[in-house]
Parts: sequence; structure tokens; C-alpha cells
Amino acid sequence: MYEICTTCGKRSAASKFLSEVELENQANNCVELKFNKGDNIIRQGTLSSNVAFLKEGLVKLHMKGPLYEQITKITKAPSYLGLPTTFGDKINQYSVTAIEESIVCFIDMNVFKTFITNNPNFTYQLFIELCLNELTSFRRCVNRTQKQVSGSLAENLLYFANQIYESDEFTLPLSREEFGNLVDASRESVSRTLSDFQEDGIIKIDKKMIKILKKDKLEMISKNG
Amino acid sequence: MYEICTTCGKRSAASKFLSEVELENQANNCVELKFNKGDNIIRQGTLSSNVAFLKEGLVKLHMKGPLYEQITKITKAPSYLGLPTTFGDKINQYSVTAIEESIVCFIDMNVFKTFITNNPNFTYQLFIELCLNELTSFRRCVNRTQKQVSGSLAENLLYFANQIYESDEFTLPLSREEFGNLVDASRESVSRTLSDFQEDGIIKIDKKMIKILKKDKLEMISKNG
DNA sequence: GTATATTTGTGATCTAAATCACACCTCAAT
DNA sequence: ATTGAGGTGTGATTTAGATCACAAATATAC
Repeated sequence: MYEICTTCGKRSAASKFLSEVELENQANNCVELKFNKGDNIIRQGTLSSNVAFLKEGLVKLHMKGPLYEQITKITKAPSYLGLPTTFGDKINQYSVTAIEESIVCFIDMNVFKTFITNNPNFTYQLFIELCLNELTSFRRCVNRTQKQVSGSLAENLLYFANQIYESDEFTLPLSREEFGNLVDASRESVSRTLSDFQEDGIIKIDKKMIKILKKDKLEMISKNG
Repeated sequence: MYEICTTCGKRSAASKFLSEVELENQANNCVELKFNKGDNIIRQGTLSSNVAFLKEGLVKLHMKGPLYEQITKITKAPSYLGLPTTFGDKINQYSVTAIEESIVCFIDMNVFKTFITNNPNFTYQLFIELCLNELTSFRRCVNRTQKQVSGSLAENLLYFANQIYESDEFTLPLSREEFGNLVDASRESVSRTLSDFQEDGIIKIDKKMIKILKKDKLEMISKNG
């Protein structure tokens, strides 16, 4: 009883280039599923057989490291999920988990491949998006390794405010531990640093609610590491 | 007086899908340049106007971080250089520098774009390569942040031996400082750790010459962080 | 509601690696 | 050969952040 792709208002940028016929083809080879917070959408180590498109919601991409499960990225809808892991390897190289209630469309991979090999504009758009993603990963990786905890934490708070929620007040969708896995710090360091920020009047914390009070200061901390 | 693309034996995997006509078109819109060790091929912050293809040699990709210039990757020929930074942004988001004498073909971006929009097989191949690259970056980033210096160093020594030189004896193309920027450690830590490895009989060092003596041990150190 | 489990805050240690400091190489240029 | 400039090795010191430890707060189940 789900929306068909032709009339779906939450399509990907690339799919704007698909024809009516292609969209119908997609609609007939696609399943829409709802995931609750915490549900696994793609699991590292399993076969990747479908292209996943996040229609609504918020997810984390994460990968087993030698010590802990590292969160490589937070992605909000609309967005394809894990194209690299779907096309780069038969086996999923990372996991995707919902951190808020999410709706995902699973598109048959063969149908998706015919779009790629037949519709140059579609493919070009995907190509550009992949390039952008890789640039962002590079930047994130450099920052993550060079900044110290407060800088990385500030950067990620700003990311949630600016990119994800587009508001300076939001509910952090991660536990302190998970937030640590995103910024590469221990649970305790995250907790301490957030407390420090609050003491300095930079943010206001109430459990998972976070309100940014001095954005300029946070930006400075983020920038200077 | 350089080789024309149609007969070039060092073409990219993707270009195998180009027709004779397309290859001729490429040959007519392409410049081949030689770079010495240390020469800058792509500079972060400048406009990206050509697609760079590394025909011969070895390069490092590096990016300004808040503290130092981080080496994100070592790439050997044959390989496109910085497709993400060429297509993802008008301005180059990272630099590429030769670390051994290299030959690079600069292909006109508009010509390259016509391949992408007209030749689906070519584009699909590029797409797959981008996906693979992103998976590798993810893995590298996770390892880099979670492993400690000895683990990261071991990993990168193995990378040079297995992927770059395909030999257990090779000349490290980086200074200790640069090697540090690749593994996220200080010059001193790199030096110390290499000495430790030598003392344990795992490797033999003579200046920049490195010979791996106990590969299994190095693999263990790499794996266990 | 009470009980149990999970998440969180905060102080007290501990530690890997950065930084500092300095001597010694190596190599290029004069 | 002599000068100078990077590059390198190694000890001593410092430090950011991990880890340990435990209490308090929340969430979840019964």
C-alpha cells in the first residue's frame, strides 16, 4: 500500500532524471520498509543484493574497527544508503542502522543497473554525488584524526544543528557512547567535554536535548581543534 | 612526441570501454607531462580544469588539516588522480604530489564528460572504481584512528610491500616526517617504532631501504593494533 | 508501583604518544 | 674538502585522553 515511485515526492536527485517508464519499472521492483530506532538496515558482512534508498528518517553508517564499532557518518533522508558498499563489493563492508524511525526503499539491483547503463544523466548525477561524498569523508577523516576531543565534538554538534536538524536546538539521536564512536572519544570524555561546554555557557544540555547558545564560540573551538 | 591514446599500453581500466573514435578524441585533447619527485601535480585550493591520469609513477594525495598536512593516500599508476576533487567541487579539495618520477596525462574535462554522458560502460566502470575507493578510505580511516602507532605503521609497511612494490624489500619513498603524516604519528614516534621493529628482527632498515623479515609478525601487529 | 538494566556524570589514576632537546648523520652546493 | 640545511635517532618530560571506579539518574520490564 506504499506510494509508487512516479508520484513520490521524496525521490533522489538522480531519479529526477529517470523517465516515467523507468520509474514505473522501479516501482514494480521495489519494497518499502519501516525501521525503528536501533533497527539494522544494512549489516556488515552480509550479501548486498539491493540498493537501499532512505526515503525518510535518520541513520548511522558504522564499521567494525580493531577496537570498537566506529560511526563513519550520519545520513538523513533523502539519500541512497551505501552505494559504495553495494557496488564496491558483493559483501557489505559496513552497516547502516536507523537512529530515528526511518523508511527505506529497497530497489532491485538489476533494475538499478539498467538505469546506470542506459541513462547517462542519472549516472552522471550519481557519479557527482559519490565524488562529493568522498570529499566529505576525506575532510571528516582529517579533522577526526587531527582535532582534539573538544574540537571534534564542537564540529559534530554544529553538523547536527546545521546539516541534520537545521536548528540550534535538537535532540541528540545518539547515546554518549555512540557520540564517542562518532568523534573518536570515550564515553567519559564526551560527557566531560559537554559539561565543560555547558559550564562555559556555550550550550545548554537537558539529557539528550541540546541547545546551542554561543554558536560563534563553538565554531571557533571546532576550527581551532 | 608522446604516445597517442589509441596505442597506449598504460590505459585505465575504464578506457578499455572507449571506442577508437573516442580515444582519438581524447588523444587530441590531452597533454602528457613528466613530474619529478616532490613536484606538485594538483594543488589544493586551485581550480580543477582537467582530469589527471597517472600513467606512470607514484604519488601522494594530501590535504591541509587544522594541524598538519595529512597524507590521505598513496596511489600508483595506472590510476585517475582525484576524480572526486575534479568533479565534486570546482576547487580542488586536496593536493597530489609525485613521490617518485611520474608521468601524468591531463585530459580535457569536457571531452571526459562526453564520455561519461555517452558511454555507459565507461561510466559504470568509473562508478565501480569510485565505490571501491570510498570503501578503502573508510577502512583506512577507521584503522588510522583506532590502531596505535605500531599497528598503523605495520599496516602501511605491508601496504607498500603488497600493494605498491609487490616485494618485501623496497625503498620507502617518504621521509620519516611524511610517513608520520600518513600513519598519524610524529616523526619521532615513527623513528622509534621502526627501530623497535628492527630490534625485534621484524624488519631490516638501511636508511630508506626496508626489508621485511617476519611478515607474519608484522601482520599480527597490524591486525591487533 | 517495584525491580533490573542501561546510561550517565565525575573524580582519581594511568599511559601512549606528543613535545622538547640535542647530537649526529646525509647530501647538495659552493 | 667546507659549509649549511634538512633529515634522523634517542633520551627526558609533558599531556590529552583512556581507563578505572563508583554513584546517580533513566529507561525497561515485570
